[in-house]
Amino acid sequence: MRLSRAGEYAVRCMLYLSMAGKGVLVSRKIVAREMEIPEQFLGKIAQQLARAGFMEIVQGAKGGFRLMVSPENLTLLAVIEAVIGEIFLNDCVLRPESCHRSPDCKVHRVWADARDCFRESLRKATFASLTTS
Amino acid sequence: MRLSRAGEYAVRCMLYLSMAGKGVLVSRKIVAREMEIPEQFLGKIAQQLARAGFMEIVQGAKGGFRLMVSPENLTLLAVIEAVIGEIFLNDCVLRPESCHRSPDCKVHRVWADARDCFRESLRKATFASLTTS
DNA sequence: ATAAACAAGATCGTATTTATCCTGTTTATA
DNA sequence: TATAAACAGGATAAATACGATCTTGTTTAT
Repeated sequence: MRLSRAGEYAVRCMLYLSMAGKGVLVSRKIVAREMEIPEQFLGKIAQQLARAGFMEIVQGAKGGFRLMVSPENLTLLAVIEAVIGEIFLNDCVLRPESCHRSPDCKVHRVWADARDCFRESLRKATFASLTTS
Repeated sequence: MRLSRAGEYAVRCMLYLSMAGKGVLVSRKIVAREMEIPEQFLGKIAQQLARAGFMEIVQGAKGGFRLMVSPENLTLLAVIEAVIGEIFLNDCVLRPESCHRSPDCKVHRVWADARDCFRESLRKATFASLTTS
């Protein structure tokens, strides 16, 4: 069980934009080359990141990506979940009503706690903290 | 990102055996029916659980499964990882040498911490605690 | 007007997951 | 000891997800 490639790429992309700085326009080609991300695939991922409001995509010649939030306010959790969906669920946690085995299944609770703990760790990590040496 | 069906089934199977009690023989057919697990698929999963030492598989007529450990000593983490492998890795954590982006990538650390936190939660949950009302 | 650059849907190959089939082996018991 | 119940384990297949690319179209600087 592991993070998908798309999640990795999303993090790399936002790391690059964070290092460039908020509001700074960087071409997709540059991000793709520097971060070793297939450019077309990056296009797809960027669309999700833009929809989430983390970056803006500028079309046309001299277009590219632009970070729309402060790296201080951007978390690893937000970026990853924007791309791969809410993290680490099982059917029970996702749709408790789908678990008809028990009205209040103890496994649900453990699983939810573990997930919350995981997400909290990722929520604490801002891109500002990830990019400062 | 979610727990695989196989992981769910493994947990259900061990829950059933835990409720039956350590050393008590239960037929595969019964476990499959009661826990709503495809029987042949359960066979595969059981082999992994047996290899991990959590249960014994008894062949022949009147065969079945038998819990080999005390529910107090059996954790959700152990059961799940026996079936789906170590939880929640990305390439970096799995093979740090594969991340040539940075000699000591900060993302690694966050990710590893989050994973440890998650696994710790599952490690604290024993099947004894899951099956007592 | 042109070319650079991104958008977005379609497609494609591969890997993984889930599940089943089939043949064989084990074992209780009649 | 013959038989049937029950599990083993390899092969296979269907479904899904994933990673990546292709193609056509639109936007925009110059």
